[in-house]
Amino acid sequence: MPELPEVETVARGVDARVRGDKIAEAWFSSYPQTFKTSPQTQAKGLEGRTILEVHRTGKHIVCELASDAATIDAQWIVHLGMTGRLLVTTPDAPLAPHTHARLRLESGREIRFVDPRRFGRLEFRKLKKANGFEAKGAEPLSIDSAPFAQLFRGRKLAIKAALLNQTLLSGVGNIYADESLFRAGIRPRRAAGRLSRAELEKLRLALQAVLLDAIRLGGSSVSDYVDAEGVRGFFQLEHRVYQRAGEPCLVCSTPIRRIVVGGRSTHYCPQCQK
DNA sequence: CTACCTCCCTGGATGC
DNA sequence: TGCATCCAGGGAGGTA
Repeated sequence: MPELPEVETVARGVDARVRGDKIAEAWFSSYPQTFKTSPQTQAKGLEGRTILEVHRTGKHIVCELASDAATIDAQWIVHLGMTGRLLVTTPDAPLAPHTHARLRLESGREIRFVDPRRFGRLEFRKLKKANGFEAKGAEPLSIDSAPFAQLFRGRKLAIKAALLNQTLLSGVGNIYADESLFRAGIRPRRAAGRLSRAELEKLRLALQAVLLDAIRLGGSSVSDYVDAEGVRGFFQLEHRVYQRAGEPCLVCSTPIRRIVVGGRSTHYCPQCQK
């Protein structure tokens, strides 16, 4: 399940392979739930445009596009959802099942969007009066101490649920919420607004550290996540609580507990997290 | 506005 | 072995 580190890894990989390349032809499957803009509109907008840059915002991959000059006039926004993959391949590479988009590039490469569960979203956005894509929440990697604390002030919901709320922070998903709460020693069910300033700062630093560690290792390959080349990440080997229910805590050997918070499976150490 | 609920999807795991 | 059922989970959209 792609979260910030996985999306960052994919965006970097795609950027390195297609930056400056021109989209010769775009093909889309006919599953409407995959698309915010219609397949026809997307294909028409993409064809003939050059990819100036690919980067990550929250959990979204943003491709900056230009018609002719080096001026961005459109964006292709990709959200990987649960099982989405954005791959750069050769045109003759075998077509994976559930391939929903193929962008043939002038260099001969091809960008492919594959998404079995179809929770992913693709959007084409022309930048005229419309602004460029902006995440709804704050960027976890760069948010400072005071604004981070402000996000949770007065909130009664569980800190785990607050971390997952994309309108507060953009990019944190189930894995890194659990892992950062473990590193910060905070129980996932604590009311967000009841955490002390010191605890919130510990959480912010833990979150940023765990995200950077994960980016360094190419993300976590649970489910079927792979990077732009189809290579798996390695951060799943570093998970201390996520999907380790019943296994001993790596710090104190207490069995890791699994509960449900905000409708999501949640893992924590009852001894280390208060 | 906040907090919570349901739904969308498929494939891997589980149950009989 | 085979078939049916369960369930994960990000985010949109709806409701109290």
